[in-house]
Amino acid sequence: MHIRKLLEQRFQQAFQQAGAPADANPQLAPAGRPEFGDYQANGAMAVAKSLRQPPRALAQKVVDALDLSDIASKVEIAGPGFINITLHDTWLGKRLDGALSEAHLGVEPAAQPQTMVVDYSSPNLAKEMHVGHLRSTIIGDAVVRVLEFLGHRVIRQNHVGDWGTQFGMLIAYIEHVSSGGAAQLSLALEDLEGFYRNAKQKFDAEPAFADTARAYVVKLQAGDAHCLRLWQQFIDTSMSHCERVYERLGVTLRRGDVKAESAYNTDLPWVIADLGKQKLLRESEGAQCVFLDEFTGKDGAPLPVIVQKSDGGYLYATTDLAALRHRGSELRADRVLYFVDARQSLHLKQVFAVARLAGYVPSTCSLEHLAFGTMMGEDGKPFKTRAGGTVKLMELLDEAEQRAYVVVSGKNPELSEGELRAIARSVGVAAVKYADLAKNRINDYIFSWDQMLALDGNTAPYLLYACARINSIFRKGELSDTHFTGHIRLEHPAERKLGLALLRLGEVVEAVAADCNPNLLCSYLYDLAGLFMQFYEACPVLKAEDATRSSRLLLCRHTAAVLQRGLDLLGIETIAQM
RNA sequence: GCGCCCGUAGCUCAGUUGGAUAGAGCGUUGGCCUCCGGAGCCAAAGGUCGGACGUUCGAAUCGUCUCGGGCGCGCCA
Repeated sequence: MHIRKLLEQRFQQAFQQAGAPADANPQLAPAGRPEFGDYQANGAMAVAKSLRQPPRALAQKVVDALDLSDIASKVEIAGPGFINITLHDTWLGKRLDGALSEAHLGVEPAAQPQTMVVDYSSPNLAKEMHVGHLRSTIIGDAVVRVLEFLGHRVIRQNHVGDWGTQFGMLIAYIEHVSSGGAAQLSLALEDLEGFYRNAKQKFDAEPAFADTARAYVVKLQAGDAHCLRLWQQFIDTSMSHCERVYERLGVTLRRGDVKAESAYNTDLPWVIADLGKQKLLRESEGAQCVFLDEFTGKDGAPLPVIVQKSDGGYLYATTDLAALRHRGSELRADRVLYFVDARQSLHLKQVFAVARLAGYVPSTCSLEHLAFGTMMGEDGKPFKTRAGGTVKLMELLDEAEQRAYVVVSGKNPELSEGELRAIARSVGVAAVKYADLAKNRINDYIFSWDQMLALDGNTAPYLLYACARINSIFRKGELSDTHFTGHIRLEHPAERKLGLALLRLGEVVEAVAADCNPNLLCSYLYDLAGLFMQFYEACPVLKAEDATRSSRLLLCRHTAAVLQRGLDLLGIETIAQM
């Protein structure tokens, strides 16, 4: 159990003995200032109010009832009724010894593991992956890793777009190119983006081709074998491209996590029929709609959720409903998380509302849209290439590696070319991912090479450097595992601060799991790296003697482990040197 | 017109869900090398938290209004 939870339990008991209701929240938090100790309980003021008692008097009763003698060296009341707790140095040392001996670094699995369905990445397979897919992919993957680390059952759902109207056009174009032979086709498919562009061009220029394309959409949806075969060929090529991107990004999505739009194809008529049976449908201008009172449009009239077009075709709302039913009723999710652009928030609200109304998800199932803002260039406008096109992820990563190479080789020219290349590969990807993860999801995000590759501040290079620096201590000391013995003793203030921070990993990871905000973990790791630098500055490690030396070595080792684990949870790999 | 999101140091961003004197990095200024990686550490300066009113012991955080910016709003996804 992490420290805050432990204190919470002790305080809850004490609050009850002091006359507070059973559900009173002691409001435990890390201390806001060093002079307030290590943790503070802020709940006395609120509870005193509901009990109509003077807050300081209640705080005193709580402290009287509280028994922290085994873990705290000081408990005092301050200000209007804050209760400040200072923990025993020796107790902290023992906690650290214990945490260090575990693979999970003292983080306990969730008491009640849940089933989490996580919808992220979900690119459209008609084109190459581009920057628009980056945030969902990176943030979603980090949250997935955190949830799994806490022992939850995570079901990834890569809801790729493989079934829109563009696919008729692409199939027709495949057929056109194949007339030049199989080799011609595989060559053409190597450049997916170019393939799409050429198909579109032909579509716009040649009415006959456009007619064929439109006819193929219908044939495809009717299950025509020829069209399906061509379609499958295209999908396979495009999926392989996505997998190369995932591989390079270090994203955990695999082929088995794909649950494409087309997978719900046969459910769509059922959804319409079922909504009809439940009297939720109303026809409007020829389309089948669900009207919800809580959503109104331009003239104040209820806004429809169109689930079937007047021509009988289905829309993405229909597919999303089918997906929600699958996730809620078949996968039995406790939480369904959508890492989707903020611009889709109305759409998702509507779909969630319809799904609940129709009973497609249990009422206990939490549906969450984890929205994120748009990626902007440094000019504050949507991030584009110089020519104004969308930035492909592969090209973005190429540039990241090149720029990382320049930075790393400039700072550490004695490394070999091979080492530099390998380091640049890691640093480049890490910089791109970390810059995204470190920011609050909901704001638009300004993409800046200089900032993400900076060696100072809350960046991947700074954290990777901190890891490398710790490693170099071990290298320099020529230490093997047998050297890491003894116990951690927190004597110097810098050691104490570092040790206390190391014990907070569990609190932070739980907060990330609750809010799906990986930036909390980034801030924590950055703070931790800063505390380590301060410790390292103030406390000689290799030059220290006996028990102090082994204690400090253990602190270094634990810091390295927490940094490495934390970065791993963010989907970022660490490197031995840089 | 209606709805959602955002306004925090010159710039880029935090702020643990209502807690004590609002924090980092960059940039600016000034310190620290008998140093285990100085890619570091310490310190200074920089703020009416867009504005107003309200809720209460207490507001960057909650409510109402207002100004500014972004996005969305019937058969694309």
